[in-house]
Amino acid sequence: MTKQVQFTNSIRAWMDIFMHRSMRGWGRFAKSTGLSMPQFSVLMQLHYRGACGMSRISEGYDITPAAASQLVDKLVQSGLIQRVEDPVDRRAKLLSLTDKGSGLIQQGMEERYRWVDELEEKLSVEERIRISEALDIMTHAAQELELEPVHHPV
Amino acid sequence: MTKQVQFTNSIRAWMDIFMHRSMRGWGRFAKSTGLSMPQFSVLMQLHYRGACGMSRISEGYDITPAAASQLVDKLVQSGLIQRVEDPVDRRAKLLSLTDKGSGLIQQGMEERYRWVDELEEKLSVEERIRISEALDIMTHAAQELELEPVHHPV
DNA sequence: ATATAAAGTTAAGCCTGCTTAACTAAAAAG
DNA sequence: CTTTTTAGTTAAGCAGGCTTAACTTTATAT
Repeated sequence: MTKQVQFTNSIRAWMDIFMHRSMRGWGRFAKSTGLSMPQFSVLMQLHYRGACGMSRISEGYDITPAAASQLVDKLVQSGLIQRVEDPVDRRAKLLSLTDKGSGLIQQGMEERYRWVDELEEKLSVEERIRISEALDIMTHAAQELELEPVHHPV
Repeated sequence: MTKQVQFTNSIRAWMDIFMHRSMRGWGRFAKSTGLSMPQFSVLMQLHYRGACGMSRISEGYDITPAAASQLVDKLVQSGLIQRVEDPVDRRAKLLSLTDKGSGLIQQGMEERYRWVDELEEKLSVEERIRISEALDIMTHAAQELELEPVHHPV
């Protein structure tokens, strides 16, 4: 097995396990909060990409502005999102997480982290160090990739 | 910074980036196939956990048997799932992916892999080897964890 | 053999998300 | 200054997911 193939295999095996775990985890968490997946996803987007206008929500999830408006409206009424007028462009709105919304996402994160904490317990000190270093490299590379122009919009 | 904390930081940073990417990716992919998230999730469960009965679907997503039945029904009609009588217990049904359903999930996987392929290009050969080894350790640990009795059902 | 439990299905009804269409208000273009 | 474009909202209507309730069929218990 070439090194090339080995890398590919290793990362795909890890992705498979990890994606499945985290998807299920988030799904269950969203359900436990009483939010629908679309609602929850909007909170996630605001958490990761920061405050934005309605248009970015509708683009982000490929839904009409009308749908985005209605979706956001419920989250505003639930006190999870703030919707204020953009002082620069008064047509636009600025959407951001409230403390409550932010806390909710954070709580979801903690539950997701719990799994890898258990995982960590299965590892020796040396293994932890090696993994830590490896992941830092990947994270760094991923951040670089994030900044580049997107060739394959996924 | 202690090694303990360093590991935790490294893995959380990686999780953050990776979870967000893959969640968005799967969401968009599901949408592109015309399937709803619940429908898509059922396919995912069958892919990862293998064939099962209706009851496991309803337990897995914490929905009523009625809901599961209706959900599965649409997937059967779309030709993505096979629903046959369980020969051992004729009350039960055996659900499994058809080739079409299996191929659809596979296609989604490929798209998810594409991102890490780009990531790989940013790495040196030595980095790839180190990462490959580290991920193998994690995958192995995760598989062990999977087999143990679940303490924190997530 | 009869009673009970378990696995699924079907139907009615509710809620949500989404779309289209018609609209308001503000910014940009001419 | 008028026209057009952009950002977002509101309302009507459809489709999907979910629940409860009533039901069928098969397995298990007594």
